[in-house]
Amino acid sequence: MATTKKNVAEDTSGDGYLTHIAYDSVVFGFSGEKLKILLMEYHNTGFFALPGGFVMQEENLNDAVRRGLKERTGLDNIYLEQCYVFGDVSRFKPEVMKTILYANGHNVPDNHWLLGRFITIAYYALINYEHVKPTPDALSDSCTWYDVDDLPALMLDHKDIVTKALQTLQANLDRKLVGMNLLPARFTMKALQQVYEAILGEPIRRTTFQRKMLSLGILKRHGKHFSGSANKAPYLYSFKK
Amino acid sequence: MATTKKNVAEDTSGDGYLTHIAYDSVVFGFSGEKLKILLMEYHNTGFFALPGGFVMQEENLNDAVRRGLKERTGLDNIYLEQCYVFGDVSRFKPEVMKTILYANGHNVPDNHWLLGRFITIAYYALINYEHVKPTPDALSDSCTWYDVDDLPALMLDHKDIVTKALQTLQANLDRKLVGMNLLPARFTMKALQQVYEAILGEPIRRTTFQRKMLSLGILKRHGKHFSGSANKAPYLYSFKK
DNA sequence: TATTATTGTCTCACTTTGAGACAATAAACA
DNA sequence: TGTTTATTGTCTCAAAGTGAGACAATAATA
Repeated sequence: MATTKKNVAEDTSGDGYLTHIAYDSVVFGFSGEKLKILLMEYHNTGFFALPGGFVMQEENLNDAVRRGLKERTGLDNIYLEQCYVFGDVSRFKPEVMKTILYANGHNVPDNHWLLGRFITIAYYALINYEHVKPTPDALSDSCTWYDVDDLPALMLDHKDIVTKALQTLQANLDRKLVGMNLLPARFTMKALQQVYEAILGEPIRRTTFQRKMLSLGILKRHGKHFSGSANKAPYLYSFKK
Repeated sequence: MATTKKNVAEDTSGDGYLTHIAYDSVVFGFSGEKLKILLMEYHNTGFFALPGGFVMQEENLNDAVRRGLKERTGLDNIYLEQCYVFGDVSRFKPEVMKTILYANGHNVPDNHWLLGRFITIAYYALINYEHVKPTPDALSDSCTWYDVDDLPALMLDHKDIVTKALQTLQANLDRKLVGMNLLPARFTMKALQQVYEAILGEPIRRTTFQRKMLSLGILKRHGKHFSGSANKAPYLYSFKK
């Protein structure tokens, strides 16, 4: 069946990728009380960009994004959500891609598929910061964490994509179990609160937050966590399975 | 500047459209206490489908959707939201498009761009039922309203798209002013409640709903509406500008 | 042993919501 | 003209949820 389809309308112009379609992912992690995202820096260009990529002809869109995340973070089974499709003509800037390719020693003809117009499907991912080994790809010098409220200038409309991802995450905060994906298996109530505060960008009342979380009945309480600081030790919690 | 770009990476394989990219729109209307959507029926095939289309090379994605809606409904300035991108390989069924084209007298080669794999960006739109003149396109016999909970079998994964659109609409119900787009300029509190009930698919307590809506301070009260029925006449409301 | 910074829980006022009661009223009917 | 009926607008009362703070418990330090 796959063979039949392969012979129908095969598009050889994209090296096995779907032309005009890209994805970009905003990978959120949490560390040191701050919300962070992964950024790539392309060789010899000074361009910072979100980790993104293209979809292969025989590959599901969501799988393409997971493949890209696997390469950059080493993680499988990442929590992933679509957030928006950026499809304006104004994002068509072939010079940018040309510069990146040229800086990497690739000289492609002007009608190359990578220099065409792309719409990009933006995703956000939530991952456990400590489990990640950020890994640059062939075109990049680095893949590094940046504070979400202290980002360098980003390529193209990637700043808009980050903003949209953060807005979507905020809007989903009360409907999805966000902490589960950003925190280690066991965590203190304070850490959970800090995740919420980092996402919302504003402080939350401690007692109200604690009461609310406990009343949801989704947390399991474990032993205490002795940090060494001179005060009452907090309990550790995990999410109920 | 546009001319410069035009000469770069021009893709002549899609008759001026971006290959691999489609959109489908779930157009919601409200009439007779029911939530309805627009469906097209393709000539000589028995296929029912959502109104969809393709993106031109020099056109914004969102504008392409508005163009399609304008053609099918005659309306400008439609309330529109993205809801999801369907990008699985399993939706690649070139026979379906081939059948539709063949039934319309178009015989295209197997490598034609329309027979390639597409991802589709799903949108939902909210419109005032009474303002619409549903208009079929060149490939369709009809463009007609159907009860959202009494739909015919739909082509491809269009049933999934409708489900996703409805879920998204439900999730947005408390954050966006949905009634404003589905109702006429002036409406009764009962009509507004019926919109909410139709979207949520469950009854709402009348007194609580009325209290809530009034307390939001977004409604302006006008004169009474005398329907001719033997009971107290309700006020008419409009949304404050 | 006293001190200090945090944590877990409780209280109290205030707001929101669920559920129902009830009077007002537009047209139909006797 | 007065009565009936279905619906509408508003009110009440209890239950649940939230904001803001008080306070005792406690892990390490002085």
